[in-house]
Amino acid sequence: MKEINLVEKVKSKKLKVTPQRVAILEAIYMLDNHPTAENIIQYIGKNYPNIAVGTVYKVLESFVDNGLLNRVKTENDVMRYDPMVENHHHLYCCESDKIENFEDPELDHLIAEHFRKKKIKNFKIKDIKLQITGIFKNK
Amino acid sequence: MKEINLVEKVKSKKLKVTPQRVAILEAIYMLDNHPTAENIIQYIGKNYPNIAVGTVYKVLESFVDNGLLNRVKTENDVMRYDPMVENHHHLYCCESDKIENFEDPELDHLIAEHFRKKKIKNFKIKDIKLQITGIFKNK
DNA sequence: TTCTTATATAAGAATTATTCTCTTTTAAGA
DNA sequence: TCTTAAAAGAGAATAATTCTTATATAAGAA
Repeated sequence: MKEINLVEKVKSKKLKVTPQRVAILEAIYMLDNHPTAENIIQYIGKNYPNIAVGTVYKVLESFVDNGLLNRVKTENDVMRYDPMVENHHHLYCCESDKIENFEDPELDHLIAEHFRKKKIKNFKIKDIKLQITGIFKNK
Repeated sequence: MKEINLVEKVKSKKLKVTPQRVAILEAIYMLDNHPTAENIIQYIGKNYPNIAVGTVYKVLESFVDNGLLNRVKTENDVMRYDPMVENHHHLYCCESDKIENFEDPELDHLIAEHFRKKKIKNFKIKDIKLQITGIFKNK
C-alpha cells in the first residue's frame, strides 16, 4: 500500500497524521497475517528503533476505535489486528498461528435466511462470525 | 450436579481425584456462565479459602487437555471455561459478559452441505464455530 | 492396612501482554 | 510563526497466567 493511501486513511478519520501512525498502519498491511503488537514493533523497528511500546498500543487502540482496524480473538492471550473492517469470517490454522480472512456472501445469505425463519429464543442477533478451523494446504 | 458424577468425570479421564479438582469442576457447573479462573477461585473460596491460584490454573489446564472442558475465546484477555465439550456455538451478549451455549444441528447441516458443494480453496475444514453476537431479551 | 511413588498442591516469585502516568514533543489550524 | 490540543517517549504499574520448589497426598502395590 502506497504511503499516500496510508496518510489518507488516517486523515479520513480526523486523526493527526504522525510518522508513528503511518508506520504502524503500513506494518499491519505489509505483515498481512493479522499481526500482534509485538510483530508490529519488530517490523517497524528496522526504520524506527525508538518507538515506545505504549505508543503502539495507543495507536492501535485509536485505529480500532475509529474503524481502521478490528481486533481478532485468538486462543491464547495475544491480541491481533485486522485491517479488513468489512464484515468477514476467519480461517484459523490448527497447526500454526496463521489466520486468513474469508468472505462468502452466499453463505452469509444462507445463514441469515435460516435465522429469519428460525429465530433464537430471547436473543436478538446483531452479528454472526464464523471461526473456521482447519489446515492450509500447499502454500 | 451430584458429587458422585463429578468424581466419576474426573476418574473417567484417569486423573487423580483430589478435593481441589472436584471443587473446581463443581464450581464450573454451578457458575454456569463460562466462568473465568477468578470466578472459580471466588466461588470455591467459601469452602476452600486456601486453594492456590496456580493450582486452579493447573487443574483447568489438565481438564482442558483431557476433554472435560473447553476454553472460550473472549474479546478481552481473560480466558473462560466451558463444561460443554460437545460441538456447539456461542451467543455473546454485546452489553454484558454473558455467554450462552447454542446448538442447532439443522444449521450445522446447512453449513456442512454448503461447504461440501463449495469447498474453500487450499483449506481443509476441521471445525466450524459460530460466534453470534447480540442482545439477550427479557431474562 | 501400610508402603511407595508418581503426581498434585501451596506459596509466592516470575513472566508477559497491556495499560497508565507524567513529561516532552509535535501536527495542524489560527 | 504561534498556539494548543493531541500524540509520543520512557518507564512504572497492573493483571492474568505460568513457573519453581518444597511439601503433601491419591492410589496402586505389597
